[in-house]
Amino acid sequence: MAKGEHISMSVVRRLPRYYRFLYDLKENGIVRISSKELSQRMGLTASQIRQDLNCFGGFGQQGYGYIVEQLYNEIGRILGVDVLTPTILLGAGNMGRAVANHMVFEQRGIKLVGIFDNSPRIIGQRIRGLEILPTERIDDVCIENKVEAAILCIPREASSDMVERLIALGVRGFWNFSHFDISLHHPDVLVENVHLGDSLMTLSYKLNQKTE
Amino acid sequence: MAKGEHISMSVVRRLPRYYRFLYDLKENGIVRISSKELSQRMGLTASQIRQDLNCFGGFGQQGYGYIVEQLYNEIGRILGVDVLTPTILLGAGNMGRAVANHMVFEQRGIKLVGIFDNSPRIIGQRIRGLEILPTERIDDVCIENKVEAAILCIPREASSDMVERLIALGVRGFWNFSHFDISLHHPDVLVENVHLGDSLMTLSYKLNQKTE
DNA sequence: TAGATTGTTAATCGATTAACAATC
DNA sequence: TAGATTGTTAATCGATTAACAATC
Repeated sequence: MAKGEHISMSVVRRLPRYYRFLYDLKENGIVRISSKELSQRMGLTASQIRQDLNCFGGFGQQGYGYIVEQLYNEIGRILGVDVLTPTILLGAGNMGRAVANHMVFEQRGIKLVGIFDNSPRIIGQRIRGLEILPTERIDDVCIENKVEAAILCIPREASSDMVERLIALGVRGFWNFSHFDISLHHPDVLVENVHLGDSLMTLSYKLNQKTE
Repeated sequence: MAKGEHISMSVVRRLPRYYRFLYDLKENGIVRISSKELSQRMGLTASQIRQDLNCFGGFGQQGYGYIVEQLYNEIGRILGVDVLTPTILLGAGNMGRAVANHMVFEQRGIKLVGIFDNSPRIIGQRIRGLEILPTERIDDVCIENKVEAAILCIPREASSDMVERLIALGVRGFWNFSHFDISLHHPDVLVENVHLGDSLMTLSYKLNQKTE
């Protein structure tokens, strides 16, 4: 079913948005949609949508369009939301707690199995049923749960050593909120960066452009 | 000094990262850097760095390189970090609180002047000296402070009406954590989206790829 | 001056859009 | 069948990399 070709990140990054729009269509009882109709709703070209979807194989029917529910399921499968990766969260400060509380992990292919922090003030608290553990316990939890991914909500200074330790424990993917450049030191590791500061500065740039 | 040409978003999105690297170099007492040296540290090509910087004018010196502090300041100026835009935060749930506590706004061209929420349980609490106000107060605060940007940490359902209201009050830029598609309804408004769910699904995709 | 490194033009690569034959 | 819409190829556009003359 898959085409086996290399899929570019430009395409992959559009998939979650398709997934959201298809979910809404599904919820609204819409069964069928054409690339033209979807393109108008999403503000894309129909051509791009067909090109994107064809990276993974022909989900559509000529002369008819795409079946919403089927397409939704296929994209979910491509994104890997039905395979839960055991994951730990490092750092239960403001950002770590927000992420832990806020994110619907199970619908995004992630299973949170541990939360860790250094601060005695925080250790022992619970977030969504998970007790915040001291960092000494990382090794146990990783081995026991076959942890493969980690969410990094710790300061940059602490990140370097932590990344080394986690990779040694078998972690191969990071959701990185810190400013530590993981890929620079480990080109082989899978990294998805969330640099909120960078994003905010980009907004600043835009705000200052339009004025001129 | 500026070249007046249109700068592509691909370039702009790299600027905050340059800015961070230059800050570190500066802190480490490094005065001069060549595009080659910087490219090795950042994992880019020297060609790209020179191409990027030249969008804004010639900051370098042939045969010598770039003066770290000068380049740092120039990029900061381009990003607009020295012009503080009065900004409010909508929604003081987990994500809103994390953002309010965590982000160094003043160094990124943003001045937070108000935090708003609906929940009586939260209203009256303080974050970094700012009292969380009921949403009825938005109009006062926006007018009084000439608010131009808003951080959207509210559920999607509430976003549509809120965006309308804020635009009417003169807000022209959004840092959007909600899943509401602002640009789709207001193509003229400046939007920087932070879709954490999308980002996490992209990590899921990567985790599932490498396995195969 | 000689060496180094930029600014800038040209070449390449990749992503998006347009076009249309295939086919439901 | 006729109309609609996909899958796919070709054309265009934009971004990155390479090359090199300009110059500090």
